[in-house]
Amino acid sequence: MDKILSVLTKELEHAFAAAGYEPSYGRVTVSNRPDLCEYQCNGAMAAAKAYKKKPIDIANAVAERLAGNPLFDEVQAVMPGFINLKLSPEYLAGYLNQMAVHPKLGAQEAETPQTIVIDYGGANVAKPLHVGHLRSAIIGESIKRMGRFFGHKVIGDVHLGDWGLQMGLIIEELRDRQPELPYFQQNFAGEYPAEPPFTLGELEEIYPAASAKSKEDEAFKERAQQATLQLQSGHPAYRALWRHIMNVSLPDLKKNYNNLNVFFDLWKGESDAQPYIPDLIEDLVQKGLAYESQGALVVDIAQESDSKELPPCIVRKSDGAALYATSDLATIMEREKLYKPNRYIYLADKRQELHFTQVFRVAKKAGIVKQDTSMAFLGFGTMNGRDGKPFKTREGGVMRLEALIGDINRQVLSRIQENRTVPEAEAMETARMIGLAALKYGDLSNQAAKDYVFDLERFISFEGNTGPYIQYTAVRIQSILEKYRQQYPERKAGEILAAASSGEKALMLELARFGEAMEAAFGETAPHKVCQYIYELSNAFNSFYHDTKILAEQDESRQGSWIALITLVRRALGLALELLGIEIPSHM
RNA sequence: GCGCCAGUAGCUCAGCUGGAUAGAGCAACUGCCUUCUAAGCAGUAGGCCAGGGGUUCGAGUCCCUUCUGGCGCACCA
Repeated sequence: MDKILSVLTKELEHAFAAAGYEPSYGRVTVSNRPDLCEYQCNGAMAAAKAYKKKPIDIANAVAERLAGNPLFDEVQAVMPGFINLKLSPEYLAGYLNQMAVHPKLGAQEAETPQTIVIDYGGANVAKPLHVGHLRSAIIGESIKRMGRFFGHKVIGDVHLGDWGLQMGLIIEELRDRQPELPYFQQNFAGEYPAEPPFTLGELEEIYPAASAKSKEDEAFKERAQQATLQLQSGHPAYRALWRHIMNVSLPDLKKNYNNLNVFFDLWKGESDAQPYIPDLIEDLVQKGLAYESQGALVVDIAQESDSKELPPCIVRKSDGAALYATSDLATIMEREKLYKPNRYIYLADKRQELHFTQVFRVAKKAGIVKQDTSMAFLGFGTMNGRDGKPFKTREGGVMRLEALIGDINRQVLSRIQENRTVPEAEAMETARMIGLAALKYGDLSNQAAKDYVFDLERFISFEGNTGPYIQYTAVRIQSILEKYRQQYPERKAGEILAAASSGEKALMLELARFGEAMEAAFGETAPHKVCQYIYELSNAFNSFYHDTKILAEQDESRQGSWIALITLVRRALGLALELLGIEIPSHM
């Protein structure tokens, strides 16, 4: 089915053509003056210039052509040249009835489905997830879900940081702590132990310690770099240690992402790209793109259109080791081989923009990806505390994700128990869903590229434009539908009838926008547009809810219409929240 | 120094690719619960869209410029 704006635009285009003007001026948009009209077309003013006529004359001529059109209740040409439109209530009701039998409520799947690789998450092995990982995970997850909603084949890859200097740091720190381990014996010939020489807790402590040490101790840092290179070159003892690190760390990472309702199709990491590196380097050298500079191997990425000189991309360090760009390029080679994506989307902190510009340009220049493959970097801003500075624990440390979620859940739980008495287990589950909604919606409702203030108090106060408010709206609808089924088990939801009040019509108009809103959100990879839409839909519903007593309605067909209408609202909220990775509790 | 991003109500944020009177939510103040969940609804008040120039019928939106803040500029990821 067509989106409502497309339908209306088509009508206006015909009217423009019939009045003797270029049809493309007929673009219809949602009104920005709801007091005057529901939809509007500003094409007459644009056309005025081209045809050297007064805009109002054109608007009048077009409006005349629309007189009697069954889609519209009112068509008005207004100074200086607006064409104001009001939809016929019958047409609107009919449109919603079509939506009701459409699996995606009028949102159209892409005509040519694409294969999209989305690289998000970016967890580092051996380091616990912290709030810095939150944005990548939840924004990426949302975009992945939107892509699938529109029929694309979307492959989400966590792309673990499992191969860089951090591994060397851990190895050397471990050597300092436990030099007696077989991994550090020169002539060790036996089998390396199957049991890891550390627990998860120890591992999580080892890395920060090593990282801090490397900043003060030059010699230590050099040893770590050496160990990194040796690991990359296949040193058996270090490979064995590396496997232990992975085995200890991965289950924990998976558990944490599961708790966020973030699911990856691929748990690949930088290490998986390792086999492609020799070919990559050889290819770059052979094509004459890579050359040696100050001991390192680099590729120029400058383009004429650049407003400043961009530094070349380093693909091999002077000590021979691979680094960030190397593994990202090699990863692209692997993805091309395995998935041949039409499109890449990377989610990372916006400070990494230069790095991705470099990688994308090398990938295109070297022909690793086709010229028409879209490679996008979606940089997101920092999550700040209420003081406007990067979010920290009260003690000033990095806040672990588990701690943050635990905190939120506790506070939500106590809030639930203030008001109602519910069984403990159910309250816990509800608190989990609400807490996660507060967290995700608080993040997703902001433009990704901007920094935002994470204010726990505000997010769990459940007022205004928050996840819990949307959930609450959905729960209210569920409650009515449940009672309706109990009270009138023999009745079914009916046809949606023409709106009986302005509040009802406003709600219907919001609903009709569903497809448009979702498409715009995905088109701009902007989850905050989904938030904005469901917030407006929720407002329209709550207003309608307030002055319409559905269960008390005597007119059975009117009541059936309302039931069908709110069922549709519930579905729209459900689908949209699903795209954000937010669940709806059965009760609140 | 060069470059990128941002600056909208006291606070946190929208603003649909240039349209009419710039919108929400917090916080403040008024009303509304014997009736489908008041985590709600209705309302009042709050603005030189950082400053200055332009482009045109029309600018928060486009161009130039100044100021302020954040970030990035080759062997970390």
